[in-house]
Amino acid sequence: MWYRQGMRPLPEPARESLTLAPVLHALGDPVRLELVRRAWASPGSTCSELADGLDVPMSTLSNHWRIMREAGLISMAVDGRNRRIRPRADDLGRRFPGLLDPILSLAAAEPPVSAAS
Amino acid sequence: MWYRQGMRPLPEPARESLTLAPVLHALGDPVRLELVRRAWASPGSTCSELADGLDVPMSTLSNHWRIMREAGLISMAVDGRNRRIRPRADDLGRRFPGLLDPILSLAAAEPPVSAAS
DNA sequence: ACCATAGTTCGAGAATCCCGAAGTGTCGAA
DNA sequence: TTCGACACTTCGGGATTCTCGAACTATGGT
Repeated sequence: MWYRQGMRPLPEPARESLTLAPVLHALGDPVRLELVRRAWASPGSTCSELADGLDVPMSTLSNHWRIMREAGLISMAVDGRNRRIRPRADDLGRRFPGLLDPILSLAAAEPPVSAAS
Repeated sequence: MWYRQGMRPLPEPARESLTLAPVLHALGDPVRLELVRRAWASPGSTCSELADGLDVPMSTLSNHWRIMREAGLISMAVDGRNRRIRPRADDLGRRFPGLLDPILSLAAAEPPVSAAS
């Protein structure tokens, strides 16, 4: 099983209730696109691990995570004082087959949104 | 050639300057997603032909067309009193190979955004 | 108990979106 | 050649959303 003992999952929409437009909206921001890319590359990371090097304040990031969670892109679970981010790869692959792979590989090929100096 | 005699194309970004996030942002709205779907299904249609049955005011539609044009999804050309919409399928296919086909087929499978009664 | 960590929530200003009203350019008829 | 209709675009103001600093919450470590 995925969640460690004591990890409290945050509420998220069910797979069958996901719709396409919110998913694309969530991906249609450079910061979120990069965060999603990293979340897929490093599943189970914490918020701050995934946001490392991005020059974006934490309160803004918190809103980005919410948008991605409400769109159904990611799961979040409270783990101690961290939140662990898990890509909802399985749900998305079933609900929207073929959607994410090209987006993620194209995102990986683009210049990253920004890095700390 | 595509443009009829006397058709004045509107300015649009060059293929190589297109980036992923604005494209996904343009697709991340239910009305625009439906318009893009129709534009691909019926290339060369006018604005009002593509928007037929959508309960959205024309000034709002005009903004949607601008967002899609600036993202690089569509070309527009003045043809008499109409604007003809052409999907930039070739440019997008070269710049973002594999991106649009799954999105468009998934959009076609979803319940449409709305229809006039 | 106390403090540090990891994030969330709140609130206000900025940016964006929505849509009615007015404007622009073109066509067809008189 | 003027007039009106048509197919949009632009303008402007209200509504929504986004951004981010400040304050708050919850947990872990000492």
